[in-house]
Amino acid sequence: MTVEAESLTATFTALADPTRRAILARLTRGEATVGQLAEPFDVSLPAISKHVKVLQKAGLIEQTRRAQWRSCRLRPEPLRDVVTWMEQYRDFLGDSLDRLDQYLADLQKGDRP
Amino acid sequence: MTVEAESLTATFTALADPTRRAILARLTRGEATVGQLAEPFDVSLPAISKHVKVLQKAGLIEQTRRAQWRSCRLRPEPLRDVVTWMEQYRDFLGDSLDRLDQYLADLQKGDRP
DNA sequence: TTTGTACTTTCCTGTGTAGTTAATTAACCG
DNA sequence: CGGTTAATTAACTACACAGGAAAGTACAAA
Repeated sequence: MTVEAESLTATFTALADPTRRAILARLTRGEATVGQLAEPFDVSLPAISKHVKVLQKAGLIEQTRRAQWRSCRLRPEPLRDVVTWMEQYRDFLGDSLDRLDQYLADLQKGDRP
Repeated sequence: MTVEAESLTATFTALADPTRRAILARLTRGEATVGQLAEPFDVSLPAISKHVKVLQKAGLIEQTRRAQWRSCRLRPEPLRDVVTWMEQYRDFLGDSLDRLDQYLADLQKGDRP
């Protein structure tokens, strides 16, 4: 398997869990510690810690240590890789996806926010 | 979990396997029987049959029976749901993703190819 | 009606993963 | 230092899943 394919596997595996998707959604509202991430869920802290690890391995989040807190932050690359992967279904999903094409072209030009 | 979230879980689970992603990619080049799908892979037919079943449950493919052959065809909805889910990361992935917004708006209007 | 073709299902094995509690590490604070 | 807080690691259970071999199903053709 190619490198990209392996990372896609890790990304989709990470996204396949509802708790992990909820963690990602939470992180769009800003950084959070593992404890803060765990709060809304009815599972133990170790369980969340493991989810965070899976997300980290997939490159979807980045953890920085500040004192005894681990602050988690979203990383965009794997989601962009998913968009890139979806590219091959452009014709299939419809011509409107050409707009996604344009988006990807902009990305390649380094046209970032 | 909501219905959409459950179907997203099934979709991402299906996409998390490289063999299944390869099967989907093959199907962009047209319909194929299970036997034809199995050909490029170094695994048994029952293994492929099970992969097909997972893809089917996720709604990513549709099987129609013709004599003793099962012809498989791609279904677009789950991939569109993934695009919709990615929507929430628009700000995060960059303003260029506004174009994806437009694509989704078109979809809602029933503006299909 | 037997034989062959195209799968699918069943049963089994090994491996991965989600969850738990309890123990451990790491850093800060009095 | 000792205690507290934040999070990870360890050890375990339960279950899902990828794979194979072998048996079963469904249709076609001789």
